[in-house]
Amino acid sequence: MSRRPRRGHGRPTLDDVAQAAGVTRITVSRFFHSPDKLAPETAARVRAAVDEVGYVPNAQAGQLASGRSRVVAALVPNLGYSIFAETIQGLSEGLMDSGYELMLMPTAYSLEREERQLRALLAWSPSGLVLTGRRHSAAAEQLLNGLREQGTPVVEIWDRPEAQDEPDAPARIGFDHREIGMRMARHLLELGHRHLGYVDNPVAEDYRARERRAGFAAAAAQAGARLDEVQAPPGDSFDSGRWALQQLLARPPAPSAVAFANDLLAAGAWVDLQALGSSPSAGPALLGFGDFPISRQLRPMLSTVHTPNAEIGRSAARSLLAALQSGAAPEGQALACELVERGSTPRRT
Amino acid sequence: MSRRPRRGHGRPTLDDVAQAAGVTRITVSRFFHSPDKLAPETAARVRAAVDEVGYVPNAQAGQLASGRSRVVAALVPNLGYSIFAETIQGLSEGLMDSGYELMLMPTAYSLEREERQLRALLAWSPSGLVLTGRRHSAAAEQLLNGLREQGTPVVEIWDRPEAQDEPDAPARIGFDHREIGMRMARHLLELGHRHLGYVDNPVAEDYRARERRAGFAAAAAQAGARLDEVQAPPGDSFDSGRWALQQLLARPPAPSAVAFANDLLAAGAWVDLQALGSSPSAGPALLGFGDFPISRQLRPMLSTVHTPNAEIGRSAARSLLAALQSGAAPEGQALACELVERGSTPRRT
DNA sequence: TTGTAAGCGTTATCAT
DNA sequence: ATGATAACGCTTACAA
Repeated sequence: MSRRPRRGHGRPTLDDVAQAAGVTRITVSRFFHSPDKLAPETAARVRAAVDEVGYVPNAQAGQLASGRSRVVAALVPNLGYSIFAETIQGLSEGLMDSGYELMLMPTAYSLEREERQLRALLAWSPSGLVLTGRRHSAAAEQLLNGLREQGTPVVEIWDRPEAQDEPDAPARIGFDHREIGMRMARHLLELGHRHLGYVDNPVAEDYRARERRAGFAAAAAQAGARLDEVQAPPGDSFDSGRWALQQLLARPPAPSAVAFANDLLAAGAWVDLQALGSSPSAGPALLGFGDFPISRQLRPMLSTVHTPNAEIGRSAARSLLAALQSGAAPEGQALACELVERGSTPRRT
Repeated sequence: MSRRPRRGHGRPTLDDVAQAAGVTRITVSRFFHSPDKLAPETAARVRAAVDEVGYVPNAQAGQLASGRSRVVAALVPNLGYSIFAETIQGLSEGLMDSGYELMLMPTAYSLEREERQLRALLAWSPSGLVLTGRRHSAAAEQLLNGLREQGTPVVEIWDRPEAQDEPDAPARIGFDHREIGMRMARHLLELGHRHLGYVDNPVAEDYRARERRAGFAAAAAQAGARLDEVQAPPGDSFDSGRWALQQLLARPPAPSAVAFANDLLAAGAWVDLQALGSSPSAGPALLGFGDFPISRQLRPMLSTVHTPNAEIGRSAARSLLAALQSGAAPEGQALACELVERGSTPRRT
């Protein structure tokens, strides 16, 4: 009985179920989307028929007909970086069982790459969008505006919430990197340091790292403190951090406290210092950023800034789902970072 | 001019482009999928029309018509775990610009959760599938067999390649965890240890960790060595590792070398040992698994097994894309792990 | 090289 | 509470 037509998956369709249940297509469709509109007895017959024929919905057909894609797309620089990995884990947990699926695209910190991914994404008509950071290429901005105008919720993560002076900004979930940079500097200043160092990360496109550095420098200048800055070279982060600290210490007078763009850089430097026999109270104080797991394992432990990695993702999921349900624009959220005082920044006496 | 019909996105369609170019739909479609079938002059007109109307393809419509989804789905236990994060990063790099998009679903090490995700996935008719590990629920196995029978390439990662005695197994990319466990034990035995310890991880569902442990135990037994085993408690890995090592050392005679299910557990224990003033040559030797970045930063550095995290993802992408192109079944691949001898397993004299 | 006709499997709209 | 009909935007098969 070659019932198979020449095209199609060969999978059972709504019509197959309908036939088995003695109803029509649309009733079966309602069984899935608004079951309460069916007579209980009809629902039971449909349920049985679904199991009998082994029906599996066709997402593409449903999406084409409804115009809703049930895809949430997330663009992040690099999934291998623990902070983003944890954010994505949080995001996917938040999306789980919501009926939305997560489509993931890495951008490698490149605005151009992000724009290309975004273009590819448009074909999917994503229901919602998660981007990293508030800066995009001009063309990408246009695409995003287009999406938002037609009602697609867009959330930017890992950046500061929208300010008064940017009323049309998308919802943002994260924190102000410049401010965190200032807090880092002020913390070291409060500990009595008057000559600071800053080790920036090597990724030129990571403007958020640059903002932390700028905030750090601004707070140092404000306090009249001296500041030496180094850009860490590309390559293994630990080695880069080590190298950068050596640079700072090589030309006296050396800073008495050094902050780093991330914990990996700081950890490399810290391990090196310890190995060279530097005592925490005599050598330079070190302050990291990100609170990577390693930082609690070094001895003394590394002082750092704790960032809400997973919470950013969960919050983005919540915001998106709420917007999707209400039809309103998604809401941003300021998430707090915590300066974690540990052994690498001892209080000077 | 209310040209808008009552349904639809309002986005330009192939017909809009066709009208602007003075051709028909199908010619525009061909412009995208087999441009060489167009007369150069026609192609130019179509190109101009595409830009003019700002055409963006509708992925759902194309997929419905063609029956091909251009979605590759990946199911992994947890994206926040660095090994899987790196694998997914590798996978998405490998898929980039291939025309396939990555859909990601976490399973939380639960076969039941995996099965549910798989069911949800079926609605999408994924072009290809990446699963973690070779064990699935019985129902999931059925679903997978169904997919494979209808030609969907399925690749299992992080597990040993298919053996002779499992001719129908899907392609696998990874390594044999039992064998690695044996190698770990043998390495310690070769260093002269006759009393070994093993600290297993607390995730009951992580059968691969269990296989490493079993391999370790088998090799120890084979050599007639004594073996003490502990299951680390849930919670912070470092603390768990610490606690587990203390258990092993608490009841003399204590093992002279201890292997761990992962580097985090080992690192916690190692840091503790160092802090207590144990000298590497006197205290127990420690061997981790996974070669996490932290392991190179501890002093002395932690000996461990290096796993090809990102390469597993890249290889999976290659295998899938090749299968998708050729129509043949995807190929598995054995990837090597390397036992990295470092300071935490000194050679006994 | 280009076009015509016929779906793909679902949901929206309007009836009953 | 259920159904008939018409999209949704694209690709396949077959013609010309």
